[in-house]
Formats: sequence, C-alpha cells, structure tokens
Amino acid sequence: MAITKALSDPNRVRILLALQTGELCGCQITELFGFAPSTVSKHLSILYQAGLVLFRKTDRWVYYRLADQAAPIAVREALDWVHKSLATTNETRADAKKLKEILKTDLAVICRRQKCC
Amino acid sequence: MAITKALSDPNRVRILLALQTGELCGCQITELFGFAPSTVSKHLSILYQAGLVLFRKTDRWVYYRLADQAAPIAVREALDWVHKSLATTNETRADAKKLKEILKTDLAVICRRQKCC
DNA sequence: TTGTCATTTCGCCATTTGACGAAATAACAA
DNA sequence: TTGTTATTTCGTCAAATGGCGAAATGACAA
Repeated sequence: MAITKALSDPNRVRILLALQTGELCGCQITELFGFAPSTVSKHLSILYQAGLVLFRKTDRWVYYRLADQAAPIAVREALDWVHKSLATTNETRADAKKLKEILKTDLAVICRRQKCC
Repeated sequence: MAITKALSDPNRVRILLALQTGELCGCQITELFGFAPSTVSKHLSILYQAGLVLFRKTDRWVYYRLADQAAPIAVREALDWVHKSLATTNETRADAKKLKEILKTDLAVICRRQKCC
C-alpha cells in the first residue's frame, strides 16, 4: 500500500500537516524541518506517488499542496484521518508556529539561507 | 505514530482485514498466511500496541479481534479507513476465501497441522 | 509434579529505509 | 550562450524492519 507506506514515516506526516496551512514550496518545507533538500525531495516524491500531494512548478520553485476532492476516496479519507487524528498534537503545533515565521519571510531569502550552513 | 507504523506493513493490514470476519486465534492467523508463529505473534503485538486489536485468552488459545467503539477515535477511524479503502481488493478477497476454509476446520486440527512441515 | 502445546521472546540475518553530499537537471537571468 | 539557483537523482551508509528457528513462557491434562 503506497498510502500506508507514505504515512509510516513521522516526518512525511509532519509535511502533510504543514500543508494544511496551504501550499508550500520545497525550500520552505526544507527550512521548516531542517533536513537536506534531497531528503525533503525524496519525502515529497513518496507522498506524490501515493497520491497524497500535488504540485505545480512556477519559476524556479515547486509548490506542493494536499490532494483535493478529485483524488481517490482512499486518499481523501487518509488525509482526513491525518487531519482529525494528529492536527492537535504538540509537535504539530510547534511546526505550525515555526511555519508561521517562515511564511513572513521572503521566499528568495529563505532559499538563499540554506546555502550558508 | 504507532498507528501508521502498524499499518505500514501489508501483512499487518491483511491481518486487520481478516479480523473483520470476527475474532481469530493465533494459529488460525498463522495458518491463513503461512508465516512462522513467531512472525505472526510479532505482528499481532505491534497491532495491539497501536491499539488496533484486542485479545482474550481462553484455554491454550489467544483470540484476537479488532478494537471496538471504546477505542480512541484515531484508532476507530484508522480501522474504518482500512475497511473502506482495502476490503475489496483481490488479495483481500483471496484471503477471505482461504479463511472461510480454515474456519470450517476444527481449531485443534489446525494447530497440530503446523508442526508437520 | 510432569508433559503437552499455543504463544511469546530472543538472537540472527537479509532487505528496506531514511539520512546525507555530490553531481545532474531544469528554468530563469544576464 | 553562460551563469545562477531550486530541485532531483544517485551512491553510500547506519539504523530499522521483517522473516525465521530455538528456547522460554504459561496454561491445561494426566
């Protein structure tokens, strides 16, 4: 099962929860979790192959978002489950808080920041 | 997440689907999937720790069943998701057919059969 | 107590997974 | 074209996972 495999990693679930705020570009997700870009890319690829997220490419950025009503029912209900069961945990709240700060900052600045470590 | 970890293995999901028929003892599950008893025991332990299954001990046997309405909502909805999304796959149907045969046979015979391989 | 038997625990091994960095890719800017 | 930059792909590695068999456990039978 692609869906259950995708959900089995806590960091991928964190990504789904972060995307409940709205679509995010790759570098914002990378900034949020502090992983290497290649790691985040791999996670997003797994989520995409499970049908849980969609993306659009604009300029240099790739924006990811949760799958919508056009997705299969198994996908929609899995996302509902994640939302209902996990949206109120402490970790989710901490991620949401950090994400809020990130969204205040200009996208280009975020991306550039990742080189300097 | 104990629940998503538990659901991430296809064979554990198969066990949950088999338990939709009703409670089953360990040796029936072992017979159904053809794994070593120790393997099945491990899977059931993981499902139990995630809260997805319950058990009762009677005589020499341990009977497992799906968690009921008293379980947390995250558990109940995860089980609903498994049921709605996966109950109609070919593999699930094949397992159900084999399980029907196993249920026709006396429990003691099933258990003894597992020694002779 | 002693034996039987379903189940569980433990140790081992092969495979999978998730992390990283380096290199490749793709799209815009000059 | 050439350079810049966000993302992806690939190779590597440590840790986790899922399988098995052997031994331990626990409950009933004799």
